[in-house]
Amino acid sequence: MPELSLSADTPVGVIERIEAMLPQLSKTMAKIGMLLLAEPTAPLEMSITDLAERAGTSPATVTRFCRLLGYPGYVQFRVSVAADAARTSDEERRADIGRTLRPDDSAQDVLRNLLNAHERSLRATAALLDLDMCARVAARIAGCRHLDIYGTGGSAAMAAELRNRLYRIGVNAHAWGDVHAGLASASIQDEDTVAIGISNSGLTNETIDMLGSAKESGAFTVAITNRRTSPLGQLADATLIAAVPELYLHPADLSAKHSQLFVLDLLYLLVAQRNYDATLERIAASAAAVLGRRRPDPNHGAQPRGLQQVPGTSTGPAKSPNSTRSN
Amino acid sequence: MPELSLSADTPVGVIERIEAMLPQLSKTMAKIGMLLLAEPTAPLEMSITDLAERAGTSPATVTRFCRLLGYPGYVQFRVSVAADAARTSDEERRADIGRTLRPDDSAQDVLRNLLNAHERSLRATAALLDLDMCARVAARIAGCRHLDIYGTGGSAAMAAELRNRLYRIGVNAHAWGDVHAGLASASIQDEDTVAIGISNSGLTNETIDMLGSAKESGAFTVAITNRRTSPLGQLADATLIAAVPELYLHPADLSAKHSQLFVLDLLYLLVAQRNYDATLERIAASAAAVLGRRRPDPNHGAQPRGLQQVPGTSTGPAKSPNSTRSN
DNA sequence: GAGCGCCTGAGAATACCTTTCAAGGTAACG
DNA sequence: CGTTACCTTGAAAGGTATTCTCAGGCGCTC
Repeated sequence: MPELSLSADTPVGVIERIEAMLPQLSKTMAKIGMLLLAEPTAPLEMSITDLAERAGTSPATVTRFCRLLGYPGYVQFRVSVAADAARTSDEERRADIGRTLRPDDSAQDVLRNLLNAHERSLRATAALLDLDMCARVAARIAGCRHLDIYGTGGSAAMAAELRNRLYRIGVNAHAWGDVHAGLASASIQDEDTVAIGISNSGLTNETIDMLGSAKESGAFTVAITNRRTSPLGQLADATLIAAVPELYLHPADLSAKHSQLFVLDLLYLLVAQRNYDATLERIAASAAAVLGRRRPDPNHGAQPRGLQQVPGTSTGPAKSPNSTRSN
Repeated sequence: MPELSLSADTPVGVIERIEAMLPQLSKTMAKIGMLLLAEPTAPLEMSITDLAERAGTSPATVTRFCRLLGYPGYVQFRVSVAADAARTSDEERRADIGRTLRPDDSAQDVLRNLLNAHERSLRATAALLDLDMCARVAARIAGCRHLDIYGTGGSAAMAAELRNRLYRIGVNAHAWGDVHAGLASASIQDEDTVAIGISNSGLTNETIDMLGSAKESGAFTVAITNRRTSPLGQLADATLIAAVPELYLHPADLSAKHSQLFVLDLLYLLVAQRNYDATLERIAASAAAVLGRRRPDPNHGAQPRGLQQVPGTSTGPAKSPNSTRSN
């Protein structure tokens, strides 16, 4: 069984970890988490006792909380918080996270919140990913004779996307969005198969069934889901978490797609890396094949992708080559 | 806010302070200072007792040392050291952005670069988006009688995704990934139709044809592409740019998907916003419909098993201050 | 050489953090 | 519907870390 809480040294901050874990936390733990999200620097000024009191809980629980996040104890947690605070000191961090769409938001508001939410969910996903596990999964994919990918509904597109990518670099992959076809495939797999089930909630019956069937056939099973504790996650031999800090965007799970895609990206790269040269060749070949279906590029060596002409984005920044203001 | 004897909280780092004070220090104090100059991160891993021993002195003196530097005590000193370390190591880290995948990259490297690349491309997309145009497109979508969405290859999934979302909130949308079916649909549209063509390169013949046909039929045409100057972008009445600023990751245009998705997100939200209450109802309804296909959630308010046990730190209950392996 | 003052370390005192343990609650099971 | 098993939590014990106190040491001055 893989390690269950966070690995200690991911390239992202404490806040992201908390966000990533929040959905999985118990009520009391969540209280601590919320407090820290509201006041990320609290641990720097307060002792564990103060913090516990502030969160309406006990020091013992705070210690456990730190452990969950992957730190040996409160002291190390505090150090990490300090490091984080230094990095992001005066950022817009506390802008208005966790807001839902409101009818009177301006387009700019919507855009800003959306960007914020996505960035955070990507970071959370990165924070929560078990890299060792990813590497192991990639190794198995690279070495397997066949790869089955299951996903229905919205996740069907994800499954297909992963299939497309991996197939292009030489993995014998199939994606199944239909239960019947998927079950048929799952039932004829063996130990040389890797099976991946994609479901955001991890509760989708169809996907669970397909992955379960593949497991019965002896395949090495991988779940890509939002929650390790979901049925799908429990079922699989390896679970990769695409974290969606649920509270962000009310209307729909927009971030879920991004997080899932992110995990797929990583998986793809890790597999590609294992056979680097061959991969480059294959990609070049398949790109060439698609070229025939394309118009010739009108401005070939010219300036890159129309970056220069900035549209009438109200505040015409002109001037600045990258108007990526950090607001 | 503890204002203390010496330089209270100057913007300079701990190291600088020590260097500045070194000449004025007594022999024992200097020993501590030297040690810290040699190993600036020592306080993060060691207790005050360890540090004192290491410097050949006593804890009491280390406390005095911290006071001399302007901190209330060792704990605050440690926090400051952590912040310092984060700042400096962060600068080193920024070095290799925009890198391509290399065969000898560790999984962590890959993850970090991937995260970096995606964040940048999302920001770039957000910065380059013409918000007025988005709002106008959203208005037309909200008011149209029919919406056709075209995309082939990898963009077919995007088209379907957008269709799914908008359909759920009451837009009469169709997605076409097949040229023939798509052309058939495009040819029977009229002025009350909005047509969206999705193609990253903007060079895909099929998509250009479909969108062109829709335009001939009188539809309001929208292009979602990487480049305004591409044939698809030139053709459309409105062009929304999903920016992929650089070729971060050689093997494939991973970022493109994220950027496109981001534009779709925004479009969706803007449309949803135009009919806020009805949208919420519809979403609730369609979510409920899917619920029937799901397992009941295994752990509703409770805490998943196994989370409590601490990971690889293994049996070592506390004690070991650095299970935080640095690599 | 005696007195004075500053610096230092040992140990006491305190604050802090972690662990243990038992109670309370919830889900699974008969 | 009761029972069991398990999970989570807080209280309190236990141990560690940090700070405080105080006496001794060293150098300086007179």
